[in-house]
Amino acid sequence: MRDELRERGLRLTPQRELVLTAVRALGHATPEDIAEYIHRTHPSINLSTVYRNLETLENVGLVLHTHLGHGGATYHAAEEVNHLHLVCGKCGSVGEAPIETAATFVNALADDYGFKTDVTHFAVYGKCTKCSEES
Amino acid sequence: MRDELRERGLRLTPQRELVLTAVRALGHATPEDIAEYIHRTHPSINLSTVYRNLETLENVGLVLHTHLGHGGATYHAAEEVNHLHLVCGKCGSVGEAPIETAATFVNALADDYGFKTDVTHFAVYGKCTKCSEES
DNA sequence: CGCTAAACGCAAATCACTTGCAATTCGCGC
DNA sequence: GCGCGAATTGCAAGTGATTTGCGTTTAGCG
Ligand SMILES: [Mn+2]
Ligand SMILES: [Mn+2]
Ligand SMILES: [Zn+2]
Ligand SMILES: [Zn+2]
Repeated sequence: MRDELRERGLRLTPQRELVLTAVRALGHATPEDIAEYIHRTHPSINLSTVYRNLETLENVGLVLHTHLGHGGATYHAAEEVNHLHLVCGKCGSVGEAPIETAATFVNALADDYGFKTDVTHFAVYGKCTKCSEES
Repeated sequence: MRDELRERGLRLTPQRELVLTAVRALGHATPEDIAEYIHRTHPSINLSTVYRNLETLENVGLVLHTHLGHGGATYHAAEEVNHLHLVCGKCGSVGEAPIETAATFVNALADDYGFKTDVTHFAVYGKCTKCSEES
């Protein structure tokens, strides 16, 4: 981490480290979630510092964000984004599936449109098993 | 339209009709786009009325929204959502592809997870041909 | 025509970030 | 270790998008 940062003239501050730790601990976390988590041990960290560090860490490639719902983004540690998100529009549950599930789809888009798909950035939206049975 | 609404005790107001017309005319439109479009002929319609009617029309099933970028939603006429959106994260361009491109993917999720995918709600995110060549 | 509930316009409020700025602190150089 | 300048922080104010409260208007059924 230190090296990733120094290369670009960036510093490793305690706050920055805390944000990365929180992202790694939480998975699928909103900036607010992350701030709250850090506040438990370090109440003085500011929400704007969380936002700024998420941006920096994302530029450096240590974290990245995905969109799971209608609203804001959630953050992941970069190593850990190795699955699709299956979001149920009815109950809000977030399931996971291996990225390979999308392999033929991704290849089709690459072959037919030259489009290089990142299947993790947006969730896969739909209805989960439970909610399909009910209605 | 009138019938779809009456069934639920809803009214067909001029504003409501204008919103639907605008959505049909524009495709991929933000609430702001829609308000602006209507303002050209009916300057007095309020932005909050546009928001409220988009919600109502979506409940009734006449329009629906999709997420094309990091931010807010864009609205479509329901009949017209018969394609995938290919959003380039670099240049922001929005391409289209037939839904069938995702058929095997959708089937795999249904078979393996009982998950019923709506491939149009979120865009497909990635890098377009042009932007792949450059970098 | 009248009534009443639904819908409207308007202004204020909320939400999710973002930004300006003065004070602090990291990290390289001595 | 010490000093310095640039990067970073905390705080407060500012945005932009969407929502809500409320008094007024109006669609639609008698
Ligand atoms: Mn949505
Ligand atoms: Mn995004
Ligand atoms: Zn569900
Ligand atoms: Zn592009």
